[in-house]
Amino acid sequence: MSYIKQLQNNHPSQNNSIALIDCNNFYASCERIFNPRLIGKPIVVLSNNDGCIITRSAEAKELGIKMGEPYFKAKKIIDKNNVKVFSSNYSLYGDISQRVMETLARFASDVEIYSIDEAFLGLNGFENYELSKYCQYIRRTIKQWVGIPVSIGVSTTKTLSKIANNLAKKNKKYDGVCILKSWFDINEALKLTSIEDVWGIGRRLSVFLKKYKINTAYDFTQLDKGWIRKNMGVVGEKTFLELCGVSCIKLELIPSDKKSCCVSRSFSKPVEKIDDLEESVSSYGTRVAEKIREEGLVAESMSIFVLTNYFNRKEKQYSNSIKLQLPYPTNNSIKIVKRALEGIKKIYRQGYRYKKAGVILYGLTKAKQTRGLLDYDRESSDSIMNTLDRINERYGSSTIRLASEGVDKSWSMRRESVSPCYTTRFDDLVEAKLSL
DNA sequence: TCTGGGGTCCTAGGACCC
DNA sequence: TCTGGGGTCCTAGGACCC
Repeated sequence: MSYIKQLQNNHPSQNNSIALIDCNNFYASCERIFNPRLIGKPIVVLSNNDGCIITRSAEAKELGIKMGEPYFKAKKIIDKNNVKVFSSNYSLYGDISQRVMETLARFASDVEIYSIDEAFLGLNGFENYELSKYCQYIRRTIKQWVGIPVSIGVSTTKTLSKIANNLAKKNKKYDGVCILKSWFDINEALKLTSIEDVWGIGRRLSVFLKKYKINTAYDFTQLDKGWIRKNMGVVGEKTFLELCGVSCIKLELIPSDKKSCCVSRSFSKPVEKIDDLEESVSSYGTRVAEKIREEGLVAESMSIFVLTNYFNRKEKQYSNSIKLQLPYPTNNSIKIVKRALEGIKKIYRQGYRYKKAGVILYGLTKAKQTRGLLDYDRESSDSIMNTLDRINERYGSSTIRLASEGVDKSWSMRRESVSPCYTTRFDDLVEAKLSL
């Protein structure tokens, strides 16, 4: 008898209810709030550097535009069908996300913000009928208050509520809310779900599983637990148990502190000179230090990396990274950039066309908890950084910056079709109104 | 011409120790 | 001739997520 059958026999009913709320085509929906004429029209949103398509409205999906497709490859369909294109505007999306999450928090005490457009809610204590009505109420409220359409999937484990959510999105009959609580409904849903659509089964594992004729989530639940453990490790085993209704991944109600923090960008055009790489690494180092200061963290060590364009097979390739220890845990931009510049000199090789560089900080800890003997200048460092941050917040980022960041930044990323920051920048809003 | 960015967790294997 | 073995810790790289 398969493991799932045993479980189903032993536990005929389960009361745990986890809801996954997922914003539909989130970035595209954000753009539509401020541009309602685009409702019903095809939209795509591009990744940084206007490289790939990372969000498509339903209409754009229907045109056959693929997720993750390079913009230049899809340009033909886009132009022909008059698809509206946006560069990504993360300050706008982040702000809308916050409004969605604040609204959600009114509906449950247990909320885990999982990503910019998803949250898990603990919804125990509802009868199924009431649960469905409650979820519809959540949907209506988010639409009314924030203007974002969402889908809701509810089941007994996180992995199953992901599956419920997918069904709610795909199948109109659910009207945006799919609840999977009975074993019958769960099994039917598992049969309808391709193995590659299971949360935790990525590209490589789905190819591996398909070799064994495991094509659906249901097929996967019929496997032997020991075989999964042996071939797919503890992660595979957790996914298996979750699909069988055994909750292994708990709600994380308190967001944990970051362990690493990275800033990296592709260049708008290939970079060859070390001067330009130094400028970029200075900018990324500054930005990443700013980011950890916002969260009250300090870093123990860091690494920097560079790479050439691996899509371009004709050119010779080079990639390298170097790990650098900081003298003591710090979030001081000047110290971090100084280290980064030492690193770039070591890994730079002449004669390559570089595509991307980045700075990563590791060993992050709360600034308050780390105070060593060596950082005798902590007070003055903190007060300089604090002043810097306040000026840049007030007068715009990079108002005060390190000389090593450069001035014209010819390498900096492309962002040709960006919408105004309607909710976070006053001058953008004025500009948007004038252009109407 | 043009192919994103930022995270987490797990694991295999090397270094080191007794 | 014959060259231990087991435990722990660390790290780089891989796989996954959105």
